[in-house]
Amino acid sequence: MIQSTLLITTYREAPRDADTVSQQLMLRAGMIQKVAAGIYDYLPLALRAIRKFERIVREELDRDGCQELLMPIVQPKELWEESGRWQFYGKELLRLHDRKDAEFCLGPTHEEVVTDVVRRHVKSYKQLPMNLYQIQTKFRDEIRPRFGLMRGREFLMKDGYSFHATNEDADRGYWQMFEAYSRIFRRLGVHFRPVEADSGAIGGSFTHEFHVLAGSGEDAILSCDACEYTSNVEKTAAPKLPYPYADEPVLPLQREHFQTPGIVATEAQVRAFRDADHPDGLPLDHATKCYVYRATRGDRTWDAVVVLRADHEPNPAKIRAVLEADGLDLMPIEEAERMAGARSGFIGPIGLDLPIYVDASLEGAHNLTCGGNRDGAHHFGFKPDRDLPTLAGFFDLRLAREGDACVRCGVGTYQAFRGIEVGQVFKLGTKYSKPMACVFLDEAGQEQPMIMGCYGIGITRTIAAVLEQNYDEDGIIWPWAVAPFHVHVLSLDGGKADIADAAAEAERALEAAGFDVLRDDRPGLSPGVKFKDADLLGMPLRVVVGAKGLKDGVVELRDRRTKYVWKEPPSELVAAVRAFAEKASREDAKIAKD
RNA sequence: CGGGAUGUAGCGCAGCCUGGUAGCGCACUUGACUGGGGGUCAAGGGGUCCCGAGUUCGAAUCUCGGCAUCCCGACCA
Repeated sequence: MIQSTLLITTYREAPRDADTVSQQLMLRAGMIQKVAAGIYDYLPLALRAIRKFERIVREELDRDGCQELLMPIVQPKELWEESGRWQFYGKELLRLHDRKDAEFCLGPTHEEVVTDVVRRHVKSYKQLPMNLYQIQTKFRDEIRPRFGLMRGREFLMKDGYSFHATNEDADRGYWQMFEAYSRIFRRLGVHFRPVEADSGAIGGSFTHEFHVLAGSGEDAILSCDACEYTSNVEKTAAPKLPYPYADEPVLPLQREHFQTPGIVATEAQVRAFRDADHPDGLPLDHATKCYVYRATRGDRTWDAVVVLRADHEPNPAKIRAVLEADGLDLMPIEEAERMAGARSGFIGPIGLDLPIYVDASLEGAHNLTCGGNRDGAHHFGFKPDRDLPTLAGFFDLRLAREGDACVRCGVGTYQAFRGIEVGQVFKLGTKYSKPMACVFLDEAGQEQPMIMGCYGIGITRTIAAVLEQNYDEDGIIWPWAVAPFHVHVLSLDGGKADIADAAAEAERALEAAGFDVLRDDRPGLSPGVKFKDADLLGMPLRVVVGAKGLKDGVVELRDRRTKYVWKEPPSELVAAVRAFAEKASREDAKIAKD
């Protein structure tokens, strides 16, 4: 393909509001163009990479017997009312009206529609299992779209859904997709990890996220340095820590022992917790903090108190699970202050007539401090198992952190990573099949709801994530598998027909051999411009056809990643590119293993 | 939701304080030279200065009100 007529515009500078590497590179390389906040044009170069990734996805899914279909972007309100999500989805669901004033939404995901497809067509256990997928535009009206394609409002997603007759078969289907996803991301040539994730309010189900590792990632991941345990920090089990001051004699509860009027921040408070025995105040892990939550489940709403060591952070996902709640928020601050009779900063568990959940690392601890429920006052000598009549128990309620001992193997410690979530496999159970009556007749002629799983890959986000991992100061470095073109042939002809012809011949021969070739035939440009553009566009292999080389009967090849340069006679070019392609694919596969 | 910025040619920016015919670099067009890391020269094309109201003889510039974009924060219970 010749570059002179392709829609590729390169820029020296990225637009000012491009805030991540992938976004800057894609804008500079003329791959994308912003149309509105979080909404982009995918120009030809980007689309070629997207199509290549889609092909990998299709190949690996079709291999497992998944069937592709295409469902609508615009979906009727009625289906969403059946699942209950019309009410619960919130503002991310973009709703609209047609000319007859009927209500619709733009699909942020397709569980409702696919469940409707299957319930109409599948009636018998003999037709199960069934795995359906599509690659479709999704729309989610994000509060704050950012980072280019990484968090757009409109984006391309592969979403797949499986339907099973039994729970065991649903598990089998889940792990089959887990393996398929691992194959897909291995073929991409990126560092990635499958990560155990929080499954939200759906009890008994499980889920993995696939993350591309990148410092710019929005998600925190903890991974054990000794075993395989890798999980989203929302989910990571935190070890029960021993109380560091266990050998102190156990004191009785001393009410309002410490006075810190006007000091609200926890760190400042503990420094001011001074008495005869503690002239410099107390360490942070000697103190507790206390949160008042409001939980909901169905129509029920109730309040609960959570107590943590002061140097720990609460983990809302764990708290929600322990409370068996669907929804969880902090109690509005004014209400909490009114109930406790103290300003925030001085609220404590003692005297609150609510169930109190205490973090496991405080089990057996004593001589703690806690808020005195009077402005400026903290109790001392707090011992949770002695002083809390409404104690609900000790649970893992905190965020695990780097350096904590691994709960799974007990040998290693957690290391922290940041990741970009590019895929998720999720066992749904009967969350949609039950309310939407997606049922089949089993061997005994009994009507049963199907067991479902859902499986997503953010196609456009993955392309952005690939770039977050593959660039240098000169521009993009495409992995072979998704490079828009494999080879970039630069014709340094300066208007000379013999050189231009040699470049065209190189392109023809490589394309005949099955490679995707971009030939920079643009006239009147100095070599430097073509070199800079080639580096920016980042095709894995560059072939320079110029007077210098042809004089010696060679063309020049250059590996974009390593910058290694070597020469071949034109007759050997195809063989050399074949060898390079094999090596590049091998190295990409190796990267994914690390 | 709170705070801070920014909006001028396709992109990056200056001009605004101190009101008086809208500028620079890149990109684009034409020509000449050049020809292995964004080359040189010359001549060009391209603007609702985010929108609206106001002040003024006159507004990109001053005032008020919107909108959009980006950043930061959302702690403390």
